[in-house]
Amino acid sequence: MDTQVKYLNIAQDLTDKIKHDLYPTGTLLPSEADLTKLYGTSRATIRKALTELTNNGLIQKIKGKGSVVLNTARFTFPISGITTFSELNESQQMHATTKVLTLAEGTLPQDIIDQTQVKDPRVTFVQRLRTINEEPIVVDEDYILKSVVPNIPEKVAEHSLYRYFEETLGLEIAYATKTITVEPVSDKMCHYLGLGANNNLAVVVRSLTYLNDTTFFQYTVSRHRPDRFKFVDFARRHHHGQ
Amino acid sequence: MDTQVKYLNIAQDLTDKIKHDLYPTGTLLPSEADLTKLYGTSRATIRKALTELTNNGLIQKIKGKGSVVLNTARFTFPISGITTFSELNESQQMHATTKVLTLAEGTLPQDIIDQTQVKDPRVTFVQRLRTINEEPIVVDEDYILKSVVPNIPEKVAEHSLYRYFEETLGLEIAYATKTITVEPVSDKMCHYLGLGANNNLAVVVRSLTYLNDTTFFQYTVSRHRPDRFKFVDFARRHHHGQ
DNA sequence: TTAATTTACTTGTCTAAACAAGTGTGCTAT
DNA sequence: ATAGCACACTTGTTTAGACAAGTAAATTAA
Repeated sequence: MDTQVKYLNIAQDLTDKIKHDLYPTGTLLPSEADLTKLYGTSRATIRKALTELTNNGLIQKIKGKGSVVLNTARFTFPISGITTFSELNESQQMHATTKVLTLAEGTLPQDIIDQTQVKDPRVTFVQRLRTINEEPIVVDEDYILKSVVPNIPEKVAEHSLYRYFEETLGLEIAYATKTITVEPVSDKMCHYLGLGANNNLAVVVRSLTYLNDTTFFQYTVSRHRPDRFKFVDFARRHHHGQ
Repeated sequence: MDTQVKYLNIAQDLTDKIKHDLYPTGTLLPSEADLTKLYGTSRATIRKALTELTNNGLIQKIKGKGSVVLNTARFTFPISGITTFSELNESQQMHATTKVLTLAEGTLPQDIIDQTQVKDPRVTFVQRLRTINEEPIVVDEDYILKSVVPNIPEKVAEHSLYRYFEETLGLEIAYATKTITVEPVSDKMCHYLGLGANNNLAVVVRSLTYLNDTTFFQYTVSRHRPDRFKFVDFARRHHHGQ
């Protein structure tokens, strides 16, 4: 009854069962033929569901053998994909806070205007300090196009921008390009992040986020305390033929 | 004539045409019906090919409209997925060298033995310094299980381990889990990487790599010069439904 | 006993067809 | 002129079936 879409429901159901150890790590899932009977559907639909699990690193399919459940316990920190601070916070057990440092109007940085060819560079600028267990972790700077999101209430900035975009405004966020680098940061930023004098390096994550219709709408620069930064990724090998 | 597999050939062909600007950024690909006629195949096969392009961040599909070619020019550094130094080197125009610092037998670190539950922890240990344009970039430390790869010739270590694994030994590398952190490193490592006295931080990428049959076979620790490290990622938003 | 073969079961690829649903154009009735 | 509607075209989901190819166990032949 969740999504209207059968294969996503099946994928979710299988995912839940794996997470709850109903299908333990190292064992085989029921065969596609069995799943077809179990869910009363076609094999193509089952295969679409299993493709989801494969993409999420939950199973490995072996031709002639079956679908092996992978060890996902060690792998509980899925920052791969687009996951936000709020979502991360809720999925873990942590005391997290968000402090809005700046909420103002402005324009997109020139290099991003060039990269995205955006016509109307007016943005809402949000600068926020995130802490976990009273410890400063990251300063996020968001530039959100006013042509897509006219204004952002202070209360929204204190909680989740994404929830506002998706649930309130009905925006459909599709994809993002990210770069991760390590760079020296200003004294002020060092102060926010609680960095000592002998170290002014932060991990800088820059994201360009796009909607379903390929319109660019958000540029984010996140500066992380280097000693609290951890990026976890699951990657499949694509056989770069020729 | 490449892969025997139709949808991968079509995906490769479309990818090439996009890269060569035959389908320019911002335009629509021919519709699935048209592509079906063009390639003389079924719509399901065309859709499988287009799914590949979607996963690789080359197109964005819009229901009712078509497949938009995304701007991939800015995005030439696909370190997402499992791409190796050698492959990266060949795809770019750079003068890269690899210097083998250590090639010896040993055992897997204890924490990795615990994580992977591996029975036979004997490994070949390879430590290599990579430079680009005479500049030290990264020190790679590979632990390769002897139960999978009995020995590694010096010449292989000087070039590409992956090519040896895949082309010579016929191993099928399937997936890897990676973590990226920033950590202080030893004086010796600072010396290798040419880091100044006021900065002993490096970007540390740890990978656990697995074969098609889910056997773990390689653990890698890469320590990068922070000022030369850049990780680029394309991420799609998965709707984490409840 | 050992080696080769058969057989059953598994996933991978491909086809043809139908219907749902979103987009955009152009026509029509107001 | 404008709002609403019909229609053509697009991608999304689902089904049923066929054959290829890898795995593993049982069977058969040496």
